[in-house]
Amino acid sequence: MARARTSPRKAPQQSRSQATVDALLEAGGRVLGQTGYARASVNRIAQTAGVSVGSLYQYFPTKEALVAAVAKRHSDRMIEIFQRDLADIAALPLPAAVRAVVERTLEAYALDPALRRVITHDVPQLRAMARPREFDAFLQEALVMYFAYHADRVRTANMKLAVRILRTAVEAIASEIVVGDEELPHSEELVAEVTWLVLRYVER
Amino acid sequence: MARARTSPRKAPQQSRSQATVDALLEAGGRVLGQTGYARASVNRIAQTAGVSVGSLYQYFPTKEALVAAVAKRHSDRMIEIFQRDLADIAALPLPAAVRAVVERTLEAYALDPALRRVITHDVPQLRAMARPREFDAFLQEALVMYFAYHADRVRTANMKLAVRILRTAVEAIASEIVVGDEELPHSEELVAEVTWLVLRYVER
Amino acid sequence: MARARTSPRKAPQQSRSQATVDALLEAGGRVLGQTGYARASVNRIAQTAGVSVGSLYQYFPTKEALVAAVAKRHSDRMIEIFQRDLADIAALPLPAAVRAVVERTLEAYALDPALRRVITHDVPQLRAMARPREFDAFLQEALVMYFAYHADRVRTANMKLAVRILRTAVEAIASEIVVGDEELPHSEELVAEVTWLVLRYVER
Amino acid sequence: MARARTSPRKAPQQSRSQATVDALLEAGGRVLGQTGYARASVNRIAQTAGVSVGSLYQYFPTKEALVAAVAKRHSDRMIEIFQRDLADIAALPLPAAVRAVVERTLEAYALDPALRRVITHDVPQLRAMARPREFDAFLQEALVMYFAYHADRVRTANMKLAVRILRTAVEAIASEIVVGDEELPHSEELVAEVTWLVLRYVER
DNA sequence: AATGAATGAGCTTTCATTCAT
DNA sequence: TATGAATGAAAGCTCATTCAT
Repeated sequence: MARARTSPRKAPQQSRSQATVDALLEAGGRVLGQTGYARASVNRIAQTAGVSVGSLYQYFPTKEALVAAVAKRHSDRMIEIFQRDLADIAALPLPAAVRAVVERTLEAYALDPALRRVITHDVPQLRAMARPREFDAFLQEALVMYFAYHADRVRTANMKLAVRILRTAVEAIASEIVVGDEELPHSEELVAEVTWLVLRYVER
Repeated sequence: MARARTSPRKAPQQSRSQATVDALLEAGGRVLGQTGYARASVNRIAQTAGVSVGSLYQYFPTKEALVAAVAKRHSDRMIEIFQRDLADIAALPLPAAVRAVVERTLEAYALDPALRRVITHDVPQLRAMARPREFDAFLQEALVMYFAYHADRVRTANMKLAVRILRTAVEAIASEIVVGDEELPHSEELVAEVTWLVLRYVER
Repeated sequence: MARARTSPRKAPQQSRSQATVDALLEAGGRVLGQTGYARASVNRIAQTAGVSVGSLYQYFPTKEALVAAVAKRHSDRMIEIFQRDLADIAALPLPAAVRAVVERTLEAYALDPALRRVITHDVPQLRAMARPREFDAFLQEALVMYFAYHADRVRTANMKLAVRILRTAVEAIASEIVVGDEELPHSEELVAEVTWLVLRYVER
Repeated sequence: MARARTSPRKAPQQSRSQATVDALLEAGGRVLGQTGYARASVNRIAQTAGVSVGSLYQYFPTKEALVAAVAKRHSDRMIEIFQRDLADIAALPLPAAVRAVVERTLEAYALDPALRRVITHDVPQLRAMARPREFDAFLQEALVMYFAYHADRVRTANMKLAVRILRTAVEAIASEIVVGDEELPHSEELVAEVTWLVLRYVER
């Protein structure tokens, strides 16, 4: 009865519903990314989705719930990009592995960086919702494990803080630079520099 | 008529006016930091300043102008903290200098991080206003010059990108960690790690 | 097109339809009584009835029509309770007869008083629909006739006004007190007092 | 801080404000009485008052608070009518006193009976608000005291229930009949009948 | 016949801004 | 100059009703 107001209202049962939900998530992501949270009114989102407000509220009990769903979807996609062929990386030597991780990270953050920024910064109290931070948490875990495995070549003192610093740094670089620059993110130059930053930081 | 709508409406010339403006900026900073942009209504700010809305609009043509002034004031204070005794640093050897810069940067970002976050992330459209970025620009300049001076020990290829990466990284670390943690920002540990990050990155 | 919008849309002819209509009336009564008119949405009623909104509109052209049907059903049941063995009463001496009528009246009003209250007070415009007043009209008639029959012991001047006053009084007592109190309505005390009120009022 | 949301927001300080508040209460009473609670939208009330919605919310934090204020105002006026020269009545003999009380009661209920009905019946959960019942409570007290004083001629067993029954009866008669009929309420006929009802009921 | 997805007018409430005093 | 009452567009959200399936 006292359902959490940030979880979706009901699961769509017909294919028409699914299309509506998809359109809403798509439109939600676009409008949020383009206008920011404050100006992303539910009416505007519904209109962009080619759907009425009523339909929006049929599936999401509040604006916040819709935003949460948009955030989750985006986070899932980032994780998906990051994880593609991830197993192969573990076998690589450290420098190559770090480079590969940096590439994937940049690529993941390059997926709709405007939306990413809005989700992480612009949304007021995405309450009780670890959702959008999911990718961050995932990355933190993965990195700590990986570095622990390479403990022979990597400084292990204060690993948690070190990874937090690294992750914060790379995330900021990825999103800031990705937002400001068109070509840079995919440039060999940027990858090389960030790889260098990470490698030199973690090496004993 | 074509007055820029984000510049103060008029320069206060009497001391009473100055006091009013100060109270408004002070209140603006406090309310913004505590409640975020969306809930920081212009009435609330005026009330906190002990002044009527009418008076507020005597000095600031729009809410945005007031927020811009608050942002500028905060940026100025960060620069002031950062610059204190800055000349002395130039003479230090690289590691000590980097460490000193890191310390100051963390200190500067620790000045009202809540307000900082609101200004940089929460305020719509202010982003394009350059104002709050003033400190960042200042830092970029200073670092490029400093590293250029130490060209013998520092990788100079692609210096602009390198400094941008570094600055982005340190700024993110400073603000993210400063916001999330009470003790960490002032800890020897954090300073040491960030200094290490920077030094290893820039060294040839 | 010029169909009366408060009459049922069609008479259900199959038993399945009848079951659906019954479920809707039942659910309508329950939801109305529990939540009041404003919060008794048509979707909620349909859901409670285990039926789709579409089906509801198959049998009732508007929400108002459904509510009217619910009201009629409730009124019918009140009349049914009141009339049970009514013929036997006519033969009783005045005091016993009045007492019996009072008992039945209280009993009739005790049938779902929450719903009764909503129907008589909470429903906008339904007031003019006469339907829920049916029981009142019935009672008025019955009392006038009964008292006329006992004209020897009863004041007959202005009988219509007197009965109207009496009926209003007893109805109000029944519904107000029934709603507010759990035990009182069925208490000997209340019956005795109301009987006394009526008897003393009508006696010459 | 956690001000009750049903109390007025602020006291008007200028005469202009007072006029606005008065207009709102006046319009609120009129619109409520004419259309019932559900259709009495704040916009409609504001419009009827010749004022903007914003102004309404300057003085009343919610629709409920406005309605509460309207209810209180109406209750106060009823009490005022009822109490006028009330002291003189205490000295009268029982029949004259009862008659006077009946007259005043009918008169009080005749003051805007439509509004009275909406307030007592139509407003959903006038929460935590004994306000509109104030007149009822006042009347109950007054009657118990008066009858206790005349204990020699009045049945005193179960006085509280008796007065509750009486009050309910007279209130219902007053409001029901007042609503339905134009002349009746002020007629000698009605006063005589109701006085008779009360007197015969309470006399030993 | 029955379903339930879709609609959109209408609701209460907020807040940047203006202007008579 | 300073005040604060007044404005009204726009926000999030609900719900009676329709109609394609």
